[in-house]
Amino acid sequence: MALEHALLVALSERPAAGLELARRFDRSIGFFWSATHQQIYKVLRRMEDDGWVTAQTIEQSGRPEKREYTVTDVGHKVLADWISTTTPRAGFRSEIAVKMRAASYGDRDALLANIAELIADHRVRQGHYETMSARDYPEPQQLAGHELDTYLVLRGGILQETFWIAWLTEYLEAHA
Amino acid sequence: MALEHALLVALSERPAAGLELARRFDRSIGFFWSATHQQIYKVLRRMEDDGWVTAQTIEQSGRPEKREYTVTDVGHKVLADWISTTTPRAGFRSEIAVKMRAASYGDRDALLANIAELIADHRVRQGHYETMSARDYPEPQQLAGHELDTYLVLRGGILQETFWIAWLTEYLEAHA
DNA sequence: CCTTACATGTAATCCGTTACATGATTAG
DNA sequence: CTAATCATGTAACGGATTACATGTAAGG
Repeated sequence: MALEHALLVALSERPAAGLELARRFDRSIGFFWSATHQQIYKVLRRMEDDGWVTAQTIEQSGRPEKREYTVTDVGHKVLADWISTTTPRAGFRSEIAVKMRAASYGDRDALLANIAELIADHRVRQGHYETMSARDYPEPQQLAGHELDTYLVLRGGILQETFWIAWLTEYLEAHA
Repeated sequence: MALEHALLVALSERPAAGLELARRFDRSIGFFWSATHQQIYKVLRRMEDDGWVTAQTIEQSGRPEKREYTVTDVGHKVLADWISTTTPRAGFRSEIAVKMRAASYGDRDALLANIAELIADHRVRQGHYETMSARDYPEPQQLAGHELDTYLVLRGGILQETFWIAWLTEYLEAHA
């Protein structure tokens, strides 16, 4: 029950149509709350029915029409209320953790190869985040308000990748 | 599509009935793959239908009967095959990250209070893991095989909590 | 007497993924 | 000529949560 709210955040930052939101999700918020376009369309319709957003149909030359969504006063209130409700600690789910524990019941070398790949993946992703951070927030100390928030969320991505690299590396080295 | 496999791991370690599995999940594997008893019962039935496990009804004096499940040869093969398939990088989903980004559209102080609570939560949980680690694995260097695996998964829990504490604290301090 | 623990389940609902569909335009 | 891009969607399915149901026995 939070894709709605993630969409309200994205649309508060800037009104957009479904596909554009899907693309934006792939680049920023989606790092922490992924969603496919199908799901986004479905949820946007429901949000419109509930009066959280309004849609404006925009004609485009040589392209299909798009429906651009804007957050209503109701939507802004829903978002503000949601921010004030307490979020409980998130449950952590990891398939690779289950496999780590299961390694003695299967091919450990295959698992170690899988883990080595994952480490490489996480390094790439961490590099990606760091590039974004250096490019978009060269002077973090100067930031405030919404910009400071987006920066700190990106920092979370970097720290999260650091965690993965550390843990997976520890597993690899213990079995080296 | 992995609760089945988590159950195969748990049942490979030791045969058990549904409720006992639910309890075990709350204490060990469940830290990384949570499940309610309802769901566990449903999945166990399906696994039995598929021949991955067999059930033995056990009468108990003064208590309801229980169905104890054991992994079959087929089940062991399914588990081994699954371990050899590659697991992709897990998508990270965080409601609090969405709220961090949304803070300027609502009551930031309420969010900061929420985050302070979360930090306390994560500290408690980290302490819990560390106690388990010190108690069950006093000499990690000596470990091998399945025990080493369970230790390293627990280490993952500790590192994960470290990540949360670091990130949330960074957010708090940036807004202090 | 009331509550908790034991033990297994059904039903409703929700959230999300995957596959498929349409139809026009632009790039190679 | 083919593939990709823009833009919006439907349909089917599966995983998971929440609420509810049953019945016995021990503990306070």
